[in-house]
Amino acid sequence: MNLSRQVSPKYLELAQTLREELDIYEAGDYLPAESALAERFNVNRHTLRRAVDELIAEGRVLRHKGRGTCVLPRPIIYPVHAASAYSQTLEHMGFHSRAIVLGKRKRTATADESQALQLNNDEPVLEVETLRFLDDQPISLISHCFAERHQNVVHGYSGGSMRAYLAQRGIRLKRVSTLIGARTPTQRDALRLLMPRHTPVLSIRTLSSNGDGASFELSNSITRADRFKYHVISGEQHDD
Amino acid sequence: MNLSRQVSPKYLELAQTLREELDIYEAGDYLPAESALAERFNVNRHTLRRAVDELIAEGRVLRHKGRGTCVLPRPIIYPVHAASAYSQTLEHMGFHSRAIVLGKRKRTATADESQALQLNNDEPVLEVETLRFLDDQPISLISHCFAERHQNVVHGYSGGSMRAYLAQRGIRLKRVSTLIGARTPTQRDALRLLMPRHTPVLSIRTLSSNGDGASFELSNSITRADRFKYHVISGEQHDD
DNA sequence: TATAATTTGTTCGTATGTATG
DNA sequence: CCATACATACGAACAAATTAT
Repeated sequence: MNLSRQVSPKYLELAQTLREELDIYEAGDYLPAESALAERFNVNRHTLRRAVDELIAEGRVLRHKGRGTCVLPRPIIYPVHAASAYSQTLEHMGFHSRAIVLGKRKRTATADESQALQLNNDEPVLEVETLRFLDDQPISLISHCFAERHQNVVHGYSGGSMRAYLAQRGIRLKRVSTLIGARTPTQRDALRLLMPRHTPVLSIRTLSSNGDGASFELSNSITRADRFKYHVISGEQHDD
Repeated sequence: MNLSRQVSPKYLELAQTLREELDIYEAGDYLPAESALAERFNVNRHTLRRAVDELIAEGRVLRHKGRGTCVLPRPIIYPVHAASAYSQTLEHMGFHSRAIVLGKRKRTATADESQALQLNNDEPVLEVETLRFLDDQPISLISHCFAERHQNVVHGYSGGSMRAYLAQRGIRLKRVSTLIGARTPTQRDALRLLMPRHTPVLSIRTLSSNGDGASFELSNSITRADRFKYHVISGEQHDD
């Protein structure tokens, strides 16, 4: 039968309808329950969910088991100037930035870490994981790694700018190399950053030395790519 | 019941099993039909599909209606050194690099382009679009933009390194700023790069000047993030 | 604090549509 | 035209997390 001769599948039509209705909601609002929406649009709950899957892939809404599906704020791009301190630049632009420590732990180093940080044989690393917020929205997840022998320097850190904290202790970090890539977040990352799994993150690995040239910190961070762009002012030659 | 007490849902366990089995196949091979796999693993076809959805999201396989699900080539990460010329670095690493011109056209400039390239009033831009291959795999899509008044300089370009071509004509490009982000490709991008739509691309916007300080070229490129990482050696201070 | 109700998450079953070869 | 294989859609049930009672 199928007299209506729909050109596109029902779930896509429904997704478009929902997309337009998102204007009605404020960021943080919750959509009506799936069962309610499915009933309203006379479709099966699977079909409704398939439509909402589209909005999730677009980064417009987020589902929470047992709670509901909430509407995300419209993305804003924050350009980050690589040349100056992260927090500092953003504060200057009028954004409220803060960082909290998710955890600290000592663990055995990977081969990569051991090489980059010039570790002694089997020397463990101290890993400090922080979550950075911008305007109270989680924006990046950072893992700072140090050789165990420097643990006393990092011991008292409890949030804010890591660079500023170290500077107060006489350690002036200087970037040695930066590796920039992109990927989709793991489930764990996505949960921490309150973001959909389908939206890419920028992954940045930075090796920094203490002024004297010895490697000091290896940081691996991921940052929501729908909110951030990384800006490198001037710099070396390269093609395209 | 559920005596096995699975910690993670069945579709995720199944996805992991399939992920490990991908080694058996060659790139381009087709998986057994969904119905066959579902039967083999004793799950419903929906559950099998949900598992394959994971592999699709990871860019490992691609579904074709009526044909089957094919295995994509394994990604290789090529680090790109920002400090030296793109093609040159890669050749040196033993990769075969080439670029072809997809098209050239004159068009009106956007406000962003007009400002960045310091264009005269209503001056059009000349846009050269190239596709870059690495080991004969399409890897990045680049749009080079120049002010119309420089069209004679670019006129004869027909592939290869743009930077080298301009250098032969006495123009030594120097990077002014680089803006790095990530996103998912558009349908058109994905087609050109022969990649799945779910895998992120690095998007890089570079403004370069002719040695004398005047802006000369604005390039916007996208590059498969599952194949590439962008490497910046040394550079300025910054946090995180 | 404990329990029930609500809401999303997973899995099964079944049927039919649509593109490919 | 036919068989195969993926795409869409409906229905039912239960699990798991959260919130309300």
